[in-house]
Amino acid sequence: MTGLAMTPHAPTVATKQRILYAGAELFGRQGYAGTGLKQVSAAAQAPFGSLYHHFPGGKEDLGDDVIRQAGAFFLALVESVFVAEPDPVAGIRAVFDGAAQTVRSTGYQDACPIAAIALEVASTNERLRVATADVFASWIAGATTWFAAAGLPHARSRELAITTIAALEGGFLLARATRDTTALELTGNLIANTVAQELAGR
Amino acid sequence: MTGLAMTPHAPTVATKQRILYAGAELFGRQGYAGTGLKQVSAAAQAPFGSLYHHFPGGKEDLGDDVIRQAGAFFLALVESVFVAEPDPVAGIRAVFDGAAQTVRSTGYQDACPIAAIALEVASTNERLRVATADVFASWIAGATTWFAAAGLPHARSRELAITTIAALEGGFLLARATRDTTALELTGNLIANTVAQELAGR
DNA sequence: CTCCTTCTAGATAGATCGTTCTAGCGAAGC
DNA sequence: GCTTCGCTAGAACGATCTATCTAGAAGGAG
Repeated sequence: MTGLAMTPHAPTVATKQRILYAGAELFGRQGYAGTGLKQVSAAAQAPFGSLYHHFPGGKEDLGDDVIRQAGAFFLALVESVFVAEPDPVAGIRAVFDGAAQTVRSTGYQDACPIAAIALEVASTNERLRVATADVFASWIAGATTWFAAAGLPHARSRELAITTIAALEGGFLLARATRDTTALELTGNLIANTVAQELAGR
Repeated sequence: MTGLAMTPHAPTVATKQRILYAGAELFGRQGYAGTGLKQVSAAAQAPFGSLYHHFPGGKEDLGDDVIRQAGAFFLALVESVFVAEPDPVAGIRAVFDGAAQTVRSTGYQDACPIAAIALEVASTNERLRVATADVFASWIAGATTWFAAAGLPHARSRELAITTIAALEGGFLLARATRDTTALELTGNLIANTVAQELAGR
């Protein structure tokens, strides 16, 4: 409270971050219920006690933070791809192709970081369900902004944004289950072509 | 072996079916790891011992059967909607609208019966992953047949089929997480419009 | 130096998990 | 009538789960 130096000793903040990172990876790959806290602390190379120090509410606190942090990270990642590409249609293709590339290069383990959690908690844990809903809302808001900036009407931009996120999630799901990124590439094509058509004035 | 009467006494086959049904409902809503076998037997009103009698391999046997039975049931359900509607575009709309209706009427609990399982087991249980992949392949094959029967080239029919299943899955996922079937309706519109365009000769 | 807060470290507890085991019931077959 | 087989019934076991609890190490403040 006296000024700076809010960190008593160094490895603190790094430990919490390692736990969050390990939790995101494991929850995303194995689901929420399918991942134990012991496994998280081991993967994070953090002592078990540290987990409950940084997340006093236990697994649910960790889950909430993992969902929101992974959601923000993924949004930033897609945003960086999208803003680097001036043409929105090319941007969409780059996002879907990049997603397919990531899925393949991780051995079909990493796709959407919160999809598995979202389906598990939707009917069992209202707090975590709201967290996933908030993340999806932020992604939809981001995509709506991009489409609107490209010249589409706001209402239609929002519809396309929802459709795009749904197509991406569906592509992710089929890709992981079938070990084939064709679905991701096809949905990417469909969204890109649709946006191109609408930008060309129907 | 002597002829008919293969059933020692009556409730046998009904018990196994009740376990399968309860398992499908609970796995679909809470995921595979998030559902205990005690909970399944209780929901099925079946004694715990019966579960291991009918599924000697335990949870994995039950999971495999649940995935395949639920997959076949869902395929038959969609097929019945689709064949009742002569126009393929109207058929697609009917399927997506019916799906949205079901999701809403079950309080956003029941959507795709195997989506939650598929994401959980994709990287953790190869046998169950293959089961989900087989189910998705059967759905894609069914949809390919319908599009081809409507007059589209086979290769393009298959692409559209994969895209349709992905759109349906993505719509299901967003609907459950956000408690809003808008995504399902929008993806349904997109697929229906796309098929209509291609049938009209591009 | 001593106190104090932050974080590390892991043992421990109580509940629940999947699985196995034994016992008993009821109908069909010889 | 007695055996045999299919199925019901639930107790019991070891492992693992989440969560708690106590002890100690490391730096800043007085």
